Amino acid sequence: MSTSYSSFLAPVMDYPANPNPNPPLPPHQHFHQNILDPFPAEFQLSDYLMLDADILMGLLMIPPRLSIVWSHRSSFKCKKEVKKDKAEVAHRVAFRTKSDLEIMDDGFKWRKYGKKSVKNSPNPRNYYKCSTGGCNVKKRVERDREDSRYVITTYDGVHNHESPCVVYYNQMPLMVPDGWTLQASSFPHHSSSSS
DNA sequence: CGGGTTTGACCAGCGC
DNA sequence: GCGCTGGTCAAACCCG
Repeated sequence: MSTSYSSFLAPVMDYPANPNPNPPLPPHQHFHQNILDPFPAEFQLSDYLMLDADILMGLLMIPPRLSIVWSHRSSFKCKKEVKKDKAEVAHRVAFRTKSDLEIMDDGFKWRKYGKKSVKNSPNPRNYYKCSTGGCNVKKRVERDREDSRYVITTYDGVHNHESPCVVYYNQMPLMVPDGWTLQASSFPHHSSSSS
């Protein structure tokens, strides 16, 4: 299995601040926004969704809809990766959050199943699985090796259920650009060099 | 007692 | 083939 990825989505831009910045907000008042603008050609795999929030209460649900919910001010970049070489396409979203907290409540319930020290990083990487039965979503959490003030969270997979504590906005318009598909070959640059 | 965490062992992929 | 590395397993442990 190759470790290369094709990445897309990733509009590198700033989004408006949460109009209701004082936490905690009840779920129905969370500010939310789709981040489905065309990605720039210069987007790099190393880019992360960067969320300048002290505490992230985010919900990532992809595809077909990527909805980000948070209860603090925001300014972020994001990326989405699609693994090309698996029988079933894995959906991966990684983002970097400036936070003192290792564990941030994203609305889902997670069970830790592993911890591993990573090469060239003083910080361990923690592995979590979604606790909901039948849901195979995983996430990895580690502190940024270059700036330990940031936590890098990587989600693998798509939840097959709704968040137990965050309202899911089914009425949100679906605005999927051509690049936002599961077809890795549709991404014209930064394609995998493997396989 | 049930569910979550810890942690060493194990396994697979990759490069040399 | 071998060693390194990242990811997962599972038994032991912890805690409410």
